[in-house]
Amino acid sequence: MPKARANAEDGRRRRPADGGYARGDETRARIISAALDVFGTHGFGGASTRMLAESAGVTLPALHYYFDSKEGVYLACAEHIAEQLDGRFRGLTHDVANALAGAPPPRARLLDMLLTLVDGFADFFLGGHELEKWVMFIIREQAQPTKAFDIIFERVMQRTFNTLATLVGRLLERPASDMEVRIRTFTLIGQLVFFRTAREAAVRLTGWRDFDGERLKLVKRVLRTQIAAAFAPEQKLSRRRKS
Amino acid sequence: MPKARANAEDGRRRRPADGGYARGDETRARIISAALDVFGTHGFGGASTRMLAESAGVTLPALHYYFDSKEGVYLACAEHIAEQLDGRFRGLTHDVANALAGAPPPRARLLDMLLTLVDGFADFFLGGHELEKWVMFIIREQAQPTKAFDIIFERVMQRTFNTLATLVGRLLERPASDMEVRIRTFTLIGQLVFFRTAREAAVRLTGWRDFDGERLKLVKRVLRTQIAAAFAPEQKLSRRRKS
DNA sequence: ACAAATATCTATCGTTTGATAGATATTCGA
DNA sequence: TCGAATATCTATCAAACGATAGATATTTGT
Repeated sequence: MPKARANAEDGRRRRPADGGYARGDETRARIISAALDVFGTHGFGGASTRMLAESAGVTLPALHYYFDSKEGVYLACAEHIAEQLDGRFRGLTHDVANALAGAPPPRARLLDMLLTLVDGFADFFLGGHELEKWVMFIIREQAQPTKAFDIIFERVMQRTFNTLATLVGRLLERPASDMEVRIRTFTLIGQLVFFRTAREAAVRLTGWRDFDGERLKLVKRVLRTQIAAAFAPEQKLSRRRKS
Repeated sequence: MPKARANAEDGRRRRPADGGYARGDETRARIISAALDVFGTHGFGGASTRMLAESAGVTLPALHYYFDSKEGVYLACAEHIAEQLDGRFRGLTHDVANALAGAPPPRARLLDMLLTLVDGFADFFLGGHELEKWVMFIIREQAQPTKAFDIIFERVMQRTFNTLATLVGRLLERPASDMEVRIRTFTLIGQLVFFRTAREAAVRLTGWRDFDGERLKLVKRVLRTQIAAAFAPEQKLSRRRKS
């Protein structure tokens, strides 16, 4: 009479933590993928376990077999998002982080790096379709943060923001901890992310349902123009000319 | 044997559409106020009718007496938000709309109007506390818009955005329908609203739990600087200097 | 003051929810 | 190829859900 390794302390049978079959991994991944979509669209409370199961093409108990509870599925989604974003953002910021660690780059090079970075973020945020539901997943967490937010914040947001803030800080000749630097960094991201957080408003106000090549180019050009202007060294505030 | 006017066609007793007692109005208002908070925090699916009732200090059937259903409460919240935002935004944009309808103002005056407008929006978005839950209510609608979004969009967003876009258009010497104008207007709003849509992220990245006097001033100064720079007439793109 | 109109209450309905038990099917190393 | 390990299924539970019926309390014009 074999003692199932999969038995938890309380005796409930769950997927073993160490490995398992390849088929199980596939099912697990399918559940997360479907759950990201359902949670993103309906929120935690609005999504039922039966919705999640049907959307993933599995039966109800499969969710508990792999994730123990509805909340477990939710947190696994957060882990997935954190993992994916971490990978992509590291790819984008890698060169910048290296350049900032070495000898101080000239100002023009700093601005160039910032513009390139924003360009990359624009491609990622506006170009891809998979991201849509991730953004809503994260945005919903802002009203009442759970463990899911901690996961994503600590693994992705903090480091990515600090890299950006350091770059902005160099352009303003201030430390990344400076409050003006951090506020400016924040508004910079806001310009971009708003197209996703206020998706439906954006769709109705522009008439664009998605960002194809030319449209994405226009958005990027606008961002480039505005950021270049905001960080132009000659820039002086309140220089006004009557009439 | 009096025939209750409050009887609906199906015989269910509901609050009469035409008037009622003052006490009822008060209760109705209290329910909406509480519901805005609960829906904003937990979303439509995450909020239960019992949560709504307890939070408003009424019993469960009161919700159906006043609003017929959970969805009815939700839509009444949307009406309330639309009404409030409409009032405030009209106040802010009134002078601008008038000035744009008359003789073309000089460029410096246009920029001044834009900066004043953004200043007003900043006060409203970051200053007041009541707005927090409204923003989340609206943001949640972006994932899967319901009638609630139609109400708020048609009554507030469309007109407010068009006023802003017209102003931005004048500064760029283009019509409000121009796509670059609309994109720039959108990023402009995004800078500001992001502090609310990504509230928890903002809190953790700045350490600020709210925006008191000095903090609000800093945000406003940053916005003013960036917007003034973005619309400076001498602004030229991609003027780069090697090293 | 009293009756019609309005408002609020207690108690309960049928359904959906998250979760579990226990049987059955599949996988894969020995 | 056999059998332990892993995966999936059907059937069901108790609790919470949105909603309603019907009794009771409050308000207001006369």
